[in-house]
Amino acid sequence: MTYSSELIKGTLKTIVLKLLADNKRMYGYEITQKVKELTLDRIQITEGSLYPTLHALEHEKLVTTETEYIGKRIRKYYSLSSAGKTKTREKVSELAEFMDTMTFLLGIKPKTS
Amino acid sequence: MTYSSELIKGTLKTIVLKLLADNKRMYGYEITQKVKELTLDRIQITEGSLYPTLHALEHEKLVTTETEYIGKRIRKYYSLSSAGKTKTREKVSELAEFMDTMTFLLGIKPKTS
DNA sequence: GAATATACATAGGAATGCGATGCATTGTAC
DNA sequence: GTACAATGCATCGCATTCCTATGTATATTC
Repeated sequence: MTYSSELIKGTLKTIVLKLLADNKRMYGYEITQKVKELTLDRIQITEGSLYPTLHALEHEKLVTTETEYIGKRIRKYYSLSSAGKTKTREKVSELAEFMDTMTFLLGIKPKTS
Repeated sequence: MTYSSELIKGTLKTIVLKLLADNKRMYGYEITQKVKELTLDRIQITEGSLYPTLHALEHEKLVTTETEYIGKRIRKYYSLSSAGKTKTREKVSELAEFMDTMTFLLGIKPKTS
């Protein structure tokens, strides 16, 4: 089972930032696998959405990159910048609050209890 | 404070369906106000996004409509169809599971505790 | 009688993730 | 030893989805 992709919208950047916060540095393919693993295949981040996101984060100077060669194969590592760490905290707490509101709205766990 | 609109993406239809499930029948403007009220202004559903959504639900036969006149002003009520009720349960539980997964992923409340 | 709230609706655009595709290297199975 | 799967980078065009802006009209309040 995989979540319908519309739900991922708006959360992808936050997911990537959070993973980088927890793992110091990661490369693209590693991120896709880590998300699959952590969510037991429920969330699949495709490369077509991940790489544009990583490039956007780089452009916003929220991550820095270093390129390494593993044998002849290139590997591009992404790490949070100082601004990226701050942004991560903001995004994570915003998402947490949003989910709290949604939980209440959907009556999954009423606030008034 | 209002949530950045990207977060709403993918959840709007579910919110509308759930409100209709809880209130039997509602009209557009009423829905926007109810969401504002329930979320303490944190989620603002604009008419530009709501009406296309309602029309889409109607087209999918998940809701039925009845038009009434309040004085000379028209009012269009929306109610869940039988298929709509089923769909609502599906969408709500899918969103609940998704949020559970996200909560774990963001380390807000680890599953393993 | 002016402003605000109620109530419907659409058109155009921005954002964002997805599917498809492409290239190259490395490991594995037969 | 060679075919296939996995690893690893990346881009393009599409589809979806929501928002802003706009438009129309009535009801209410001051």
